[in-house]
Amino acid sequence: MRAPTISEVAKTAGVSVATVSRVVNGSPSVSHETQARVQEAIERLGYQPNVWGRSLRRGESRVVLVIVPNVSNPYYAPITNAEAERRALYLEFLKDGRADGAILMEPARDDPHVTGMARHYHLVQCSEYCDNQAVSHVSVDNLAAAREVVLTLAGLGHRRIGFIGADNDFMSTIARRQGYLDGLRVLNIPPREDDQTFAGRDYSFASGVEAARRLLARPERPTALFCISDVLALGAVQAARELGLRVPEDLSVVGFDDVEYAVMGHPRLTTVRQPCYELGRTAGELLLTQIQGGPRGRAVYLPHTLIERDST
Amino acid sequence: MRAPTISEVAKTAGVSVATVSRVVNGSPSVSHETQARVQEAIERLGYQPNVWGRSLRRGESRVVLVIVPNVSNPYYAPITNAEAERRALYLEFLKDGRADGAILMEPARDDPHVTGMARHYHLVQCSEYCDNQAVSHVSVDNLAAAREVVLTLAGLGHRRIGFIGADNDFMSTIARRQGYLDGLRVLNIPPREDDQTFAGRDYSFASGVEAARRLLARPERPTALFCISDVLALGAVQAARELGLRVPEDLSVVGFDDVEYAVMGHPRLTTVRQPCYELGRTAGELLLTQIQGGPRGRAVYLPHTLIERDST
DNA sequence: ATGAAAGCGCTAACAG
DNA sequence: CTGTTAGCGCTTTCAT
Repeated sequence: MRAPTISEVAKTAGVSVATVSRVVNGSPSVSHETQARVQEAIERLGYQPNVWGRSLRRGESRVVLVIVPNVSNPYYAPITNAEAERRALYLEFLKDGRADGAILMEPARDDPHVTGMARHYHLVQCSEYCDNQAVSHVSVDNLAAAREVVLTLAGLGHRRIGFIGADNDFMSTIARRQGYLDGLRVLNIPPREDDQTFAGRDYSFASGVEAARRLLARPERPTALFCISDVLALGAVQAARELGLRVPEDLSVVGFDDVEYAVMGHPRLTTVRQPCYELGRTAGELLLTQIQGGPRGRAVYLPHTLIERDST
Repeated sequence: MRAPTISEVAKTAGVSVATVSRVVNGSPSVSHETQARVQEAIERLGYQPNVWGRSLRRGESRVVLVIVPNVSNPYYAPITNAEAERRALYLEFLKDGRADGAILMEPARDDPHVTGMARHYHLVQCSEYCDNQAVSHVSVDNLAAAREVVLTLAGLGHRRIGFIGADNDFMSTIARRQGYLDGLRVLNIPPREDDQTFAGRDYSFASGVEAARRLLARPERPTALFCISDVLALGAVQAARELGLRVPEDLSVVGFDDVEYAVMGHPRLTTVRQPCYELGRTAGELLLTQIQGGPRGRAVYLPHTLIERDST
């Protein structure tokens, strides 16, 4: 359970701690044979050098700060952008003690690596989450929100309501689609396969334009579109514009998230607002509670708000 | 120079390290008198407990991770949003050794706290920077970029070119204004006070709309507007729309930064693109070099690109 | 109320 | 090539 130390490795390999240290730091003055024996012990025990001991000794942290005024200013984003694949790397911080816990906003729905880590370390998921109850999470009720969108559109008189999802299996993507279908069911409207389509895995604007084009460039087209993200909705508006359709007169469009630029274009987007600050806060609270010995597999759902603007 | 340790404090106060530790951790079993003496020594020496020693001893890091798929996805921004005032807090990480250096994207142009810290720790500024050469920085040549915008607009036939700045004294704000004036000077166009205005300190969309309204709601108005950020430019487009002006037919608008949603609305924004990734990369390199003993007060300027789209 | 001392995990002389 | 050992700075018994 507890992380193995250098002396345990030393004992296992039958050498001194100094030798282990040499191997770990790639010193050339270690015989091939010893090197191999130590390496094996390291792997068997899953040893990782403790960063505090190392930093304390070396007098350096190997960490640099990047201080940004406001992450929500999109200018700063690409500068600090990290690739998604690095998630695993950052999770290693838990193993070597550089962090006591983690809040994951990564869309890890059925990632065994994550559920596995959740057994040994403190993990909380925010917005996206795994199916099972293995790891605590906070999010809005995506299904209910999507259903509400559909019912609201129906209240506006729409009977042909299209859907633009995304080509991924994130929990939010799945739940919003289910909510869409559920809304239609409540309304006794049979869902049409040809009124549903999927944008790229990354919710890009371009893929949203493309997806909407598929739905709208037909003589018989939906009169309303529910998109699972604001960026896709903006793409749909763009596609409508290209096809000479007016929003909202000829087509209603609804997004999801209420990102800041949902109101910076024309028309201003009708969308589902998530209580972002509260989501983050709650995730933090869940994590801290858990670190202090509290319960692990908790699920918290926070209320959303449908904000009607000019696009419907 | 080097951070004082607990034993230096102990010696100064004439007590044992154990007592200092007790004071630092608020143990009740310390006499008022000793407590005061230790406190004074702590302040005089500017002592801060070393986190490695503490973490090593206590076996906890007091750090939690927040792992986000992509900072440039605006949905995640408000969740992780930190208030600007916390900059000072994070800079403390340098003092107690939790970090070896820092990259600052904060707009600290003449902040004595920053220049002071730069003398003792490794600091690099990115995008925004101080006037003096005390701390290394990377950025684009804001002045040249702004001048290029003005000259390009003039090349399109404009003679009345307005300016929307911001109510702050960030280096970028100042330099872009200078570039604007310089461009007019080159063109032999006398600058008009009433064609220049300033949006809020925070570059908000709403303040951009308001600022543009001031410039445009006059019988005699500019035929082009240079805005020092894309959000302001989007606000200007909105104001133009409200006033029944078509962009670009009746009014050309140019922004700055080329944020991702500059192309997600209509018209797509003409703007100055900054080499964001390279800026970040270079800042990192400068910092690492400096940490390894390299030069301190370096200034690096990276090339920008004027991207002409539909708004001009 | 205070001090002495052990030890957290690691690296780097120094010896051999 | 390998082992012994002295700390890095801190907290925490255990004495006093």
